[in-house]
Amino acid sequence: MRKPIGGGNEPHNSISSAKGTVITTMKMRKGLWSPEEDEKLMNYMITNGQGCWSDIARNAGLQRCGKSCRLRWINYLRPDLKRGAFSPQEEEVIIHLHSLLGNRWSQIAARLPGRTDNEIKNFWNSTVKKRLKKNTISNSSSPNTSHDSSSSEHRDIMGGLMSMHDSSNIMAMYMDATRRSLSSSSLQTMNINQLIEQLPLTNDHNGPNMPILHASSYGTTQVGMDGNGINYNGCYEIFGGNLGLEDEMFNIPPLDNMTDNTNQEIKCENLDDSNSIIMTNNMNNIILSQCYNNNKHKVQAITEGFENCWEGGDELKVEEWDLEELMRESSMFPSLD
DNA sequence: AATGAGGGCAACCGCTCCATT
DNA sequence: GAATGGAGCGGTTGCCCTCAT
Repeated sequence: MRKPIGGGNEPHNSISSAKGTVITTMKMRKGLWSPEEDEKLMNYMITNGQGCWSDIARNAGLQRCGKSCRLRWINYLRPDLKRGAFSPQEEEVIIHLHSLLGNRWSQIAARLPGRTDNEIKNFWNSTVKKRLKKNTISNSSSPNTSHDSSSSEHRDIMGGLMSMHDSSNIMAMYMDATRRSLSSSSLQTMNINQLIEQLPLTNDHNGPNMPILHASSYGTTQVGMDGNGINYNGCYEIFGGNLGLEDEMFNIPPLDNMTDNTNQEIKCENLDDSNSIIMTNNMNNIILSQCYNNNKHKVQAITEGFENCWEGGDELKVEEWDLEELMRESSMFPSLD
């Protein structure tokens, strides 16, 4: 464990508010979080749930800024975080999503259960880029003619990783989806929102490996395009597993080499309220209760020794995608044919 | 056993976006 | 419409650990 930076007796800061009143505040601590700080924040979140982060920092008795608290919660204290190394499948997902989304780490993280954007970013910058470097060196005899450095980067990485793992699973699915989507004439009207919705989406704030149950997607489980396009039709096939919504029984996709909360079975029950769902994860005893209310849903996670309640529910926002860029991005994948 | 280099990771910084006043 | 504050995101930094020498 790293030593937390800073001592307990911090000097005070005085700041002037907009109205001219002087507010005396404790100087904000920086650096590593101590176990005591973690406990304070955790206890506060358990008791009060998520709210205004600056209020949380203040009310929890932490000499931290709201941003710091938010970061600590999201990247470390959140109960649904998955720890441990990335599985090969996760690597492949990251690489492919990065090829589609670029450095939009939060959007990539939204599709990897229990992973944070920071984690993925670090993973990319350390592990994947390292491989790229290796490949670039080994391929130096055959200069890349591409003028798009990111494209060559992706090709290199993909080549390096695909040789390491069996690439026939998700990559095939993704590439196939991409290719087929692109071949469809309806692509002309397709934006990135639609394309990305074809990819398995998870929610950072759900439990470990929880399938996404956005209000919008739960009611209509059809994903993708009609006719020539992709249509998962209520069954997401992720990592070789499946996610059947129709019978409300979710088989969480197995991930090789994953940590212990894989291969779980989650049971969903409809409550009297048609918009409410209880999800039971039989591995971690996590129950998720989602109550949708005007596009706002409340997620309650109860696990061993932990109970948390917070509000979320904003749809994942994905910006519009430049079609040409998308075409360019997708064309750099090796054909499976 | 000592030490230096490199890697991994946690956290901060600066910026943008959005909602509210 | 401008100002303000909060939230979120991506880039970057710096500390600690591991491993090779």
